[in-house]
Amino acid sequence: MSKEPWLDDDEQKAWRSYLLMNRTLETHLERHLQREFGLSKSDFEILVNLSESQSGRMRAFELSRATQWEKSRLSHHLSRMEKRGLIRKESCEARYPEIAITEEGMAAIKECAPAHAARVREFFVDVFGPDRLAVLGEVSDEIVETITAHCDNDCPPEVSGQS
Amino acid sequence: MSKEPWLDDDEQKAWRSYLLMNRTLETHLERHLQREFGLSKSDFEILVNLSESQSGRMRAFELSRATQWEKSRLSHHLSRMEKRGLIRKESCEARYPEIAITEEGMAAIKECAPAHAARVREFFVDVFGPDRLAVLGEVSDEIVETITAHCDNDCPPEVSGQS
DNA sequence: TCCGTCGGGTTGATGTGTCAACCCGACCCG
DNA sequence: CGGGTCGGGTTGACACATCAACCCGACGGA
Repeated sequence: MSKEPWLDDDEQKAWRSYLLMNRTLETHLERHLQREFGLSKSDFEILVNLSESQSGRMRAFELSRATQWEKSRLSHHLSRMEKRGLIRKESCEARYPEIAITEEGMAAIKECAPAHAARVREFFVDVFGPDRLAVLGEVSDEIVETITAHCDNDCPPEVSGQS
Repeated sequence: MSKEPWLDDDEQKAWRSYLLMNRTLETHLERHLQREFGLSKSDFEILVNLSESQSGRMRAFELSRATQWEKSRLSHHLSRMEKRGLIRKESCEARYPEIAITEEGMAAIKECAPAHAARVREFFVDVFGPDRLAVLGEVSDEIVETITAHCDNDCPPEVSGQS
């Protein structure tokens, strides 16, 4: 609370280890996804969400909620993915178009998912082991709660003072 | 080894919690750095490294090793930072220029570092607490080792076959 | 009815990261 | 001397993320 802002040596060391691990892992996973299947992490995320909805189609704002992306990022990325044939924007009769995964998109994710899962297992899950992994899961949830509670919705949407 | 590649429910849950935590934390930290001080995470990283070297000057490839960035990313980013007056490329008599932090760059990092450290403490260090944090540090190091051992230097540098 | 504003979505400009190609001096081997 | 090739560094093209601005239909007063 009233502590100094600075981190002591142990804290600093753990924090930096974490940062390095993070970067190393992300880089590694993304590289392989890209090199072996031509998919970026972002592509993968979208395709996972679409393929997990049994209809294979979602509204853009659902995807936005699911991925936590900003709407403009999503819009741009969906356009690119449509150009590449991974998804389709279907202007159904309702007001807004639905985003549907294509055959090609489905094939892509079905092909790369096992390899991706295997890497996550090898380099993350198995190194943690069940006990430490469970702890990490808990702490992660706590951190997310802490942050979202802190700036409940006053960080993102430009809060200048009240009223 | 011979296990299924897939993650079971607990593993999946922990992994996704971790991913979410990660994104939330990164976004939060970076947003504040950007909004309050006009620095990106990348700017910050460079300035931290430069300011921690007592001479305030480093060769580009030292920075590259310290940050783990690809050289072209570094080159691009240093150019942009120079344009903004945060650093200077000094063509000394030696073969390659040295990267020096400017007064302005020094002022910027001195100003934002305490706030940044305070956030890391509040949302990460203090939520973990000393014990869990120590564990995380250990696991992180193990993961980095595992990955770097796995593709010792055969992932990055395009190894087609041996010799 | 008119106006404000809100939610879902697109667009364009700009900043950032990645990849591949290149430059150049140093070094090695022939 | 002539040619590899290696390390440090730059460049250009392209993919991607972010921000602010905008479009438009729906809703809610007054």
